[in-house]
Amino acid sequence: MATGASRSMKQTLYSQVAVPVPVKGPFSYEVPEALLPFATPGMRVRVPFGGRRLVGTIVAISPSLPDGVSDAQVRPLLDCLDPQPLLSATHLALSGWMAETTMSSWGEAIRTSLPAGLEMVGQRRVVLTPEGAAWVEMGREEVVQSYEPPPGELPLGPPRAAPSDRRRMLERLVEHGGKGLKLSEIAKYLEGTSVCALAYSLMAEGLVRVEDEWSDGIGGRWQQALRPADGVSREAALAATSRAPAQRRLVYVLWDHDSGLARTAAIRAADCTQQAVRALIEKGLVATFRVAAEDTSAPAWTGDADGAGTFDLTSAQLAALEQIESALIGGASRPLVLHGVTGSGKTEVYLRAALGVVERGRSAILMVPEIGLTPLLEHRARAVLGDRVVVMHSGMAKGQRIESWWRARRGRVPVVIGPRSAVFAPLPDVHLIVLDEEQDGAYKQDESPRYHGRQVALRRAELEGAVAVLGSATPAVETFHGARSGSYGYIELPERVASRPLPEVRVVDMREAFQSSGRTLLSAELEGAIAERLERGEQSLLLLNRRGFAASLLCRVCGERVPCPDCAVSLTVHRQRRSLVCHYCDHRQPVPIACPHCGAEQLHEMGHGTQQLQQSLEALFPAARCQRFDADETRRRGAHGRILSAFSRGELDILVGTQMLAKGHDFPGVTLVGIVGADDALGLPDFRAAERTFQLLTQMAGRAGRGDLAGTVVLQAYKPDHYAIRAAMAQDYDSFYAEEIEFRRRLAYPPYAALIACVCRGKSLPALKEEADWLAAAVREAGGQEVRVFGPASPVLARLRGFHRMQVLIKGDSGERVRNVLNESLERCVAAGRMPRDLRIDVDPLNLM
DNA sequence: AGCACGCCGACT
DNA sequence: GTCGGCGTGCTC
Repeated sequence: MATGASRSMKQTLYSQVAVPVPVKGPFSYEVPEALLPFATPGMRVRVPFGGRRLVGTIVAISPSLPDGVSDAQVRPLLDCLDPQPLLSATHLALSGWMAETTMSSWGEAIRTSLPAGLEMVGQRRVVLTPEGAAWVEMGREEVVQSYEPPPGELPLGPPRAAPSDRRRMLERLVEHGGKGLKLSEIAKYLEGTSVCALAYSLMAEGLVRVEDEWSDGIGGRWQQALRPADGVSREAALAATSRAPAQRRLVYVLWDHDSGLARTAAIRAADCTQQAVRALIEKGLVATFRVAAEDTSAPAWTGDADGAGTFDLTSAQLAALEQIESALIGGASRPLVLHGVTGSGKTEVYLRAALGVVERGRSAILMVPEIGLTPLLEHRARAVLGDRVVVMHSGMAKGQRIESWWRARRGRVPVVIGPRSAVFAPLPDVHLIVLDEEQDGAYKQDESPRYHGRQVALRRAELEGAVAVLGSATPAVETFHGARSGSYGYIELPERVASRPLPEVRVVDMREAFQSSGRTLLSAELEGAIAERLERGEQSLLLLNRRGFAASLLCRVCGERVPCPDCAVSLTVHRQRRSLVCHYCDHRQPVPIACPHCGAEQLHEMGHGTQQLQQSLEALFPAARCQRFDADETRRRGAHGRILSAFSRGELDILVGTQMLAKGHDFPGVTLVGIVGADDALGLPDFRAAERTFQLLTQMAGRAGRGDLAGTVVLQAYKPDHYAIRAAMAQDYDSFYAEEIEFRRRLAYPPYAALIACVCRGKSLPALKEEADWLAAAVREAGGQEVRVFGPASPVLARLRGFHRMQVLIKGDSGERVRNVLNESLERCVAAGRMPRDLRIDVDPLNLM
């Protein structure tokens, strides 16, 4: 049949299809005649791919095949999955851009931009319309496509005599009566045909109805509904049920909701059983129809949310809102940086801006770094926007996530809240995209495609003419650089609302603390400060960014630390479990008595973790209620929220935690924040170490004194003179930025350079080294003077989960240039048969470990 | 990523 | 004699 089509006079069309595999695409497929009306960019299609069938997306249609693809290679599309393209032109452009800039395949980019489970198409139900039934009864058959052979060629033979697929589908439906058939059931009878496209063709002719997420149902979930039968009055119905009280109750309910009510809802409202419903249907008083089961997750908004939406804005907030508004209305689509200290009321500004957007009939996306922060924002957003908000993230149940997606896609709700994936929300007319805490590393996905939510948000805003707002108390260095250079607009909220003072910050020099008293964990100053809070009944928050009891187990005879067998790191001592734990692969083993390296029995615990800090505090302050808050303590479901709310309610005096503490959540009763190892991260071999330290310290400092009480912050550091510490102490972003940007410029790091990190993995170290050598050589050859290549070198994690790793770092002055060089290098590797087997490419890496 | 094809060890 | 281990190559 494919040959018949290709030999006909008709022009064959080809589609370029992006498939969700990590191989360079897209792939070309012939468009069979039956799918011609459907084959347009953005359409989801089922395609044969090697030995399997995949759902891909048409990204282009062309009358000829691209270079290098021959007719013999191409196979036809199998089916089209939707009545219209699922992906908008913007969505296609955005995912294509993302694939290009992250060096992943377009199909993978599309896959990550859609919620999982969207391809469950078999649940859609096809129902015959009266027109369709009549069509079958009259035995009408469509005109067989008349075939005209090209001049000089013989006809291929008579047209197929078999009844056409459309007739078979319709007849099948007639046999099955009113409630129709699921596409998956139809597919069993019409094997090898494009059942989905066929159903939609019949729908276009008015012969069937398809109950799907396009027409109304959410994720294919429909339910039966009841309404008064035509021409039956309430009085007549009551008269006919005079001796059946349950049925009468149902009559009252249904005639009160005469536009229809879901069967389950009607039964609940009338407090009756299925029997009563069945009886009314049998008596012909009640008719049934099907409605979409939807909006089950939309909670009716009740109550307030800390006054969100009701505050009078401060003059700074008003000015900020005004600037955002004028960008929105003026159509100037330059991104805006909203720089506001912790507690300056940024959220209120975003929400008012979103409200304006919604009132003008357009949509907005509000992004937070982590799923865990969505409830807080949702709560406040609902106070301002009511039920015009939907949350979308991967932690939700599958059905709910799909439902939210379709609600957004169908324009039923104009505001989406979520983590980085929310940037792909299928809202029709996005006019505002807000990233809260834009500096947060969680916006970057750490698996392929390694995209940064901020970059995608900026690109989407550009494509849609929307305004991107990047909000932060400590903007990323790249972001602030953009503001300084004028690429972004800049808005500042310099003061805390309600004129709460910024906390007082003191730095303790741990070198002196050790010299004077031998203390390495808690300085006398910090201990004294905690004691004061306990006396006054106030709360303390202590940060130590390392979980476990001790960082490592050191042998005092041979000097080795007990290592992880699978990773190139030392194991952490966990006293609770009486074990050594790897924080990278979760390997566990009992604490040894003797050194596994030399056998000596002089193992010593080095470095402090949260468990040890908690133990020390309990020894010092036996009466204090002290709780730990780290990945170990919050592993159990709900523990996270339980601990935080107990602390908020004042049931705890001291909370000891890792950087998990720094995110979100206000603690009004906290008047002391202690940061035990404020400069721990400065030792990491990473160009962002100072930036991360400054951000963490500033965020933690912001946790002090948010209520009516003034706050104090105590930083313990061995390098108190480092600019990140000094700037955090002075709470002076500008001075930090001035130092940091100079460092980046001098050493040619972002934003003055673009980086790509290539990590090769392998079981055998010599083979891996050879692969990495070839890659680095290819990059050097392809790059010439344009880029600098570092490595191959062992990254900090030279071995991880049993795999050796080698890193090649490429640096150049523009992202595009570095990507081009790497692409060319990879082609050279392939040509030489030296393509690394297990290669991960990280464009703009956030860390180089 | 899958999946198929292909070439070498421990088993019904 | 086979079942199956995962190395290698390919997917329009």
